[in-house]
Amino acid sequence: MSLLPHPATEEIQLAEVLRALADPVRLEIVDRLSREGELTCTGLGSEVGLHKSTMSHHYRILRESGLTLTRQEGRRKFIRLRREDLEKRFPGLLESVLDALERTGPQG
Amino acid sequence: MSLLPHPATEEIQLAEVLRALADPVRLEIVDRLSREGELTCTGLGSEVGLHKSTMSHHYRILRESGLTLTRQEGRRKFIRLRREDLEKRFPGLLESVLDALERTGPQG
DNA sequence: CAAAAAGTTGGACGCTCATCAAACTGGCTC
DNA sequence: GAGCCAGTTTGATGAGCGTCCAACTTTTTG
Repeated sequence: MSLLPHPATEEIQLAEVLRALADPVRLEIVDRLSREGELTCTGLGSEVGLHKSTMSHHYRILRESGLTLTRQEGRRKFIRLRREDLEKRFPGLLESVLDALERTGPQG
Repeated sequence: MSLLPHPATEEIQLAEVLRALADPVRLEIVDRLSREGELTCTGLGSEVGLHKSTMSHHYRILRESGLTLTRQEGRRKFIRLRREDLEKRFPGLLESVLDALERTGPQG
């Protein structure tokens, strides 16, 4: 039940994925999603300390790049990584980023 | 032969590498370097069609991020990818990007 | 020594982007 | 239905970035 626009797996663009990953806030979002699985917007925003509209902006970039999938349930939206889709489209790419995040953390 | 400032392998930062890759011009530079090996600045700039100072700007971002190594020889500078260093620091990351570039090209 | 060749640097311009605040939308609850 | 809840959208602001041009440095060549 996803009302929001997501790119199909074959339509995911490398440059857009890399651009979406090239921001420390979004890297931290991706890091948390990889460790904690599916999260709501408020669940994600609670530890970041930015305005909710700023977070919404980042969710959109992540979603439109193809990195995340957003599912609506009631008035909440659950966000998760599209790990399988990205593995099909760009094998090893997301997983190596997640591995790098585990090694050095979002700031390293 | 004074060497330019390059980060040590352990000092390469994930966010900086991703930011360096998040530009279509730099992605094309990385693509050409991966297919043709070591190239000079003019060799790289010949097919891109941007001003040489603009290219110089991109070379610096790539070098300072840790993606490339620049070696001076006479009045020319040779640029190549730091594939082994990056493999040590972030296993699979650069190689998966290069693989993605081979599949879809710098614009896909 | 003068001129060319290969890049770099600094300034300027326009555009994008991250951020916040306020208003808005759709869904739930009392 | 009134009011709250979870996010989004719009507008404004300030910082950063990609690009070009001109001037500069360094190295090679005539």
